[in-house]
Amino acid sequence: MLDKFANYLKERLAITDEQAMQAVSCLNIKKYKKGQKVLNAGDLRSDAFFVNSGLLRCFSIDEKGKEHIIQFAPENWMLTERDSSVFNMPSAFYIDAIEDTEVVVIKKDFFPGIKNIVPEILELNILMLHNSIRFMQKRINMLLSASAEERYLNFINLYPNLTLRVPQWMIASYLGITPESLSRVRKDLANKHFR
Amino acid sequence: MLDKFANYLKERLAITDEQAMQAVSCLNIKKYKKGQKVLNAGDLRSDAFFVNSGLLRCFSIDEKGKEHIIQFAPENWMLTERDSSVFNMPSAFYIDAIEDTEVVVIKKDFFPGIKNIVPEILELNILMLHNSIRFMQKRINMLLSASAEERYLNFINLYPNLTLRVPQWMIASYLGITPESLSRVRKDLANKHFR
DNA sequence: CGAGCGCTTGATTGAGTTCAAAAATCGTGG
DNA sequence: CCACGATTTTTGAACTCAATCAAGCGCTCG
Repeated sequence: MLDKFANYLKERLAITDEQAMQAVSCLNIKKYKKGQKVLNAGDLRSDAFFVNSGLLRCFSIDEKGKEHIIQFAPENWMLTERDSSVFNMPSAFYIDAIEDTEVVVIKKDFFPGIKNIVPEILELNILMLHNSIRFMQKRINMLLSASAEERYLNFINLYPNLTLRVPQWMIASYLGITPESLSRVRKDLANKHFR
Repeated sequence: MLDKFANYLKERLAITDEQAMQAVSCLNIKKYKKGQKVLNAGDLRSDAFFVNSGLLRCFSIDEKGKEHIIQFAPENWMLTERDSSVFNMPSAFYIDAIEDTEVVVIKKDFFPGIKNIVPEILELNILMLHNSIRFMQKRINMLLSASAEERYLNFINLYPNLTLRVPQWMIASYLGITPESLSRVRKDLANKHFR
């Protein structure tokens, strides 16, 4: 099942099937059951993940035991914990599987290593990183400026398909509000629509 | 005054003085007065900035006219508005100068262009982008989990020198609280230290 | 020197949290 | 396939942290 990642590359780079297959040939697949831990805070691990199918989440746990979701990663997304995989430090965050999930494990030396086969991949990588930053800046802007309701409306616009798959309390955790508050926000929105 | 950026590159890459000077030779310097606009939301502009001296800020303005600071950029920092400079879209944010500031203007084609002179620069760029993401994730985590006081304490630890240079109301805007609240937080902290 | 801006302080308000408990939904084993 | 326990969502009531509104002070800079 490396095809998906090969396709992902082919869609974004002007390369042949052969190049794509050669590029991904050294990679491994890994499967996680719903609820299974992928990475623990404090771990030292050098892999990034491309999600073939399923759904991962990256989150922190604060002193009071509350979880805070940094990022969701559904199929065709990359998920990387930078502290451990780029900077060789203990991971700041946890990663686990929200659904049964299949990932391509991308080792630290993958991108440098295949630049001989597919030189353009470095620039693709740069573009994807810029894109991540762009989205995270928008999220920061949301967290700085928006009310609970605005955050939720923004979320369902941006991730309509996640809204159905992710339990509400996790969406609340991603938005920085309590599950109770999100429940009330949804109730209010429902009322507004019936007048 | 391109030396600073040349030094910046030399500190991070195993290159000669000559290579560094050659790399930066095509770049231009620009100066901004305190308070001057560098980029308006909605602008289409392809440059990134390396700050030689002074201090820039990147911010949004919401429907109620309130400013929200996405990022500060003091000397030796890069500041890039990605919508406009990477994705050719109207800028989502404003940039202006908090102090008199001198920047190196880095055109869109700079990094691709000099990869012939200094091939390692692409990988440096990737590393810096990962680092940005890392910091932004930590910030998101703060905004999701921390009280006004915790945010402020975190800020003065992370940016001790900015604490003195940036007006308080801007720090408040960066932290996602009102100037009044920050004033009270500081008062409380001062009291705690005198017992 | 005075107008404007930034910071402080006080009083009040309000959005969202907390705590508690009921209702709904999910999943798993018999 | 149903039943039961666990988890998730909803609802209610009290509370709290930070926002808002308003006023006063002090500094700077034109």
